[in-house]
Amino acid sequence: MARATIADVAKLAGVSQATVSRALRGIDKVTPATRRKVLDAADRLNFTLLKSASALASGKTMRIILLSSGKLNEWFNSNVLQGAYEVLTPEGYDVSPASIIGKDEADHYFAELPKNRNADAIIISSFQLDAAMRERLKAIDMPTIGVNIPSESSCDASVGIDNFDGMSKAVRLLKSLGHERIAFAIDYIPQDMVYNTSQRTEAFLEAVEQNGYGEDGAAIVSADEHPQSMSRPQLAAELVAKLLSLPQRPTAVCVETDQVAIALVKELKHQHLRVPEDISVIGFDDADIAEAADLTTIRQNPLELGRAAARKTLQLLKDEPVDDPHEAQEPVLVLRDTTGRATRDEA
Amino acid sequence: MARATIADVAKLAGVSQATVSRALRGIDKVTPATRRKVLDAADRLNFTLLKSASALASGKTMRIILLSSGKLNEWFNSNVLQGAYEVLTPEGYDVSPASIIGKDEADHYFAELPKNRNADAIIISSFQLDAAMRERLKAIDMPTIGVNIPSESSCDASVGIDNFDGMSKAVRLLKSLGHERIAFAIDYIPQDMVYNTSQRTEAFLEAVEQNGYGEDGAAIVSADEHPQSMSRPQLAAELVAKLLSLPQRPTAVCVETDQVAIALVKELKHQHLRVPEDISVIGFDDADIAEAADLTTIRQNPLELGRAAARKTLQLLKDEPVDDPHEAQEPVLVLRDTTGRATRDEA
DNA sequence: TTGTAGGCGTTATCAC
DNA sequence: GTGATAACGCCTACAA
Repeated sequence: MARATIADVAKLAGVSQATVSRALRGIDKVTPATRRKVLDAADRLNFTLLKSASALASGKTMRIILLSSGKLNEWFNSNVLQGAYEVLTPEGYDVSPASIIGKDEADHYFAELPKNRNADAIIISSFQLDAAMRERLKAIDMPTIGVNIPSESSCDASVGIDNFDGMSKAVRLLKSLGHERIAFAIDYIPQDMVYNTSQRTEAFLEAVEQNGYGEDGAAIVSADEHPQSMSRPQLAAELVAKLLSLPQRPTAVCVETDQVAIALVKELKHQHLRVPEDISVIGFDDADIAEAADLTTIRQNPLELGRAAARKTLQLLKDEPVDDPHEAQEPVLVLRDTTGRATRDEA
Repeated sequence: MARATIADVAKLAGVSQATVSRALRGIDKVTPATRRKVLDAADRLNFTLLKSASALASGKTMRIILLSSGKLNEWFNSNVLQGAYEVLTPEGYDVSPASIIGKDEADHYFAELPKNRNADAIIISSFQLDAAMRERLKAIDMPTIGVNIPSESSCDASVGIDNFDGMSKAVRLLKSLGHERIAFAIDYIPQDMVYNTSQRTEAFLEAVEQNGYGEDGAAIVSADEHPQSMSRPQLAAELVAKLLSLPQRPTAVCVETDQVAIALVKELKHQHLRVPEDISVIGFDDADIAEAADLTTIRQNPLELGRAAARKTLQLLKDEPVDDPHEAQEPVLVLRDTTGRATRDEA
């Protein structure tokens, strides 16, 4: 049989469509008695509201777009998604994940954005927004919530990790352990699409200065320009080569992400350098793999970021005041097995 | 200004709504010239079709539900999502992820299912379907595609990994390496919700028999019933205790998943057993952490599973014949550092 | 508290 | 190839 409509329910319950609609959504004034009748009828007919029809009539899609830079199976993105899902779903919202890779796709997506009226809000995650994008974002009238994006002002609310605090903690740890020559290792950043890793270089520089490391106490080592396809081990090999050919070999290195850090550790061992005896390594993120590899790292919590972003989304949607509209998450240092005291005999 | 509608575009282009609709969707017969006019007008008005209106009128939601057992940030689930997203998005479909944890949520969801007409198809991943669920699944008239589910027949199409083949490869490896006493380690399975891990026990038993391991050549070690909250290290400790208190200590152990395998390795080392010199360990999945931890494992490819499921979904949606409706993925053995030759002096 | 009726923006079925 | 026009299923004033 064909799908039941609200009219069928109304007839069976002996009330009007309007009443059915109200009863089903649990709003408005409806007598408990009539509500029961309606609910029974709906149940008997196996009826649910058709989202598209509700959306059309009410103007609310009950959908929220989660736009991530990078693939949905990346550690960060999948955690943000789960976090957002957890808080949005109980409120009746669907979350519609979208993934954008590279500047071209981003430009395209943002150019189309203003036309779009197919969601009630949009959460954008890990984007380095340029002027054009920011303008598009302003042009749409749906609430925009940022996750780890630099230009907070282009959003109605945002959450993010404090990279500066994180890097600062890493550098202070190394200082405490007696490391006098440290470095920061980072992959080549093609188009500056991703926010975090580029900001972390800055953060390292700042931390290094604040902790009294001089010109030759701190170095930045980054990969040369290369196609996206470069394998992690290859990248690590290049970074290690640069690290070891520095005028003075550092006794500790901070790495942009856990992924790269782990590859680096492997390459270092391959070069017969002991970690952490000969050289300490600190990652960034505390992704699952960091624990598996016993990597000392700076933890950020994307799951919580997703939840927080979703909470703000809800507040925006309800026109409630957003508490702490631009919130920064404090990263925490996780000590594992890749860091140790600096060894003096190397000096 | 308010959002433009198809009527505005029609007026500006000097044609009828119907023509606009056809032109915009690139179907039907529309003169290139009029198409241009329409496209220009749409562009000038910043117009896009409203999904909910299209959906209501056409009966197609252009949405596909991806129902996963477990959280969206789990390795398997996020990869299936990415895979499905990759093939569905270019075809104009949204993927709407949903997560179900535990039997209660599953029962509830499936009970509501038949009412639902808010998607064009549903992909269900990693569910152990009981009779009631299967019935519900049949009751809905949208295409149902399974990913790693045992009762393929309840779906219109399915993809999955061949656990038996995978386990068989693991066991054969151990046999080649000269291991005469092997074991399979597995967590307690509360409600048999998740398909893979339960089937893997079976698969181990079968493989062990086929490879001539006798009664005391192979053992199953599983955790006692416990609350969901048990930590991985705790679990590993329990499993290792049972492993080491077997009548004869095995020289190799297959573990249900990489996660558990890695915890196990750590606990073994903690007990001053060398891996793989004293005992070999094989995981299952080849999740990211397996590489980070240098774990030998059986690889399955959920990304490809997601893609394949999505492709079948598309075929079902187009009423095309589905090629290989119930497809099994062949797992491959990945050799890393946690397996080695059996040492005779232990015997 | 409940009912009536108009409208939400598209698509689809006809004619032309 | 193009244009009217009737659905599509629900929400929301407004009236009762």
